Amino acid sequence: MVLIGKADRNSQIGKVGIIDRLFEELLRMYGPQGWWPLLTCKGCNPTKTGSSQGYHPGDYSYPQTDNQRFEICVGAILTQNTSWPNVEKALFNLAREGLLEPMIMVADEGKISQAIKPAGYFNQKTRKLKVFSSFWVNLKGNPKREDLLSLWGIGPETADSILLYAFRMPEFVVDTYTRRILLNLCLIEDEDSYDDVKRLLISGARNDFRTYQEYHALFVEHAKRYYQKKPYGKDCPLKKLLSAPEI
DNA sequence: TTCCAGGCAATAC
DNA sequence: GTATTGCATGGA
Repeated sequence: MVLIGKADRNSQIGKVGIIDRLFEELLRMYGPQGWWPLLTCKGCNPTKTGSSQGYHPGDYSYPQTDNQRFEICVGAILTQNTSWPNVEKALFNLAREGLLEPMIMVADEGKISQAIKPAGYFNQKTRKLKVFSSFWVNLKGNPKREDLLSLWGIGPETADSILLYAFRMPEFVVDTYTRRILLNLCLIEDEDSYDDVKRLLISGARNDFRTYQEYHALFVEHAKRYYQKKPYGKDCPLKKLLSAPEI
């Protein structure tokens, strides 16, 4: 029996153990999530909430084509401060117009804005997509994180999403939901930086892209259930895990 | 109606 | 340097 109390939360070693336990519990609760969602993905689970054609739980073979890789990058940019269903509408529109390709992104502008309108911030995001696609067409092999970060419109979360899901590199993605959960569980402080939180999460997970993908997706799934409305974390079952002994 | 969404860059202080 | 503001649509 492991009792995780407040004292443990104040030490780094205690936190690592807690993170590890959180992951275990989330996986038990929701099972493998199989991110990232793709428009074209054979055998995807079509019933998954918020997904056009569903996720691919337990299948870590995606992306399988350059087009899918590019689609993930576009999705990562479009989903900045935007709900996924809105992003899906935009992705559908882009695909329908034949715009979900790097070369065409470089050329056309008005059509891109029109297509991505549902995802919001369409003027900014059009520019971001053009900047990124220029980068993409000159890209050889996997991108470097610092190169992505140097692009206008790509911050730490978007860079890590691209590296983790499009290129299957072990970079943990820290998003609003993840922060919200960890903050609520008193495992981080409000002023902790992106990298602080990332380090903590990495310390509690196997250094493997599949693990990072799964855990990030699990945080989002959990947050959608318990951390979307205030008060955040109401009825969150993970709290029991941290304050009480295991049964 | 108000709040929030899988952020980021620009501007204000 | 840190804090605040602009970007924008759509669903709950």
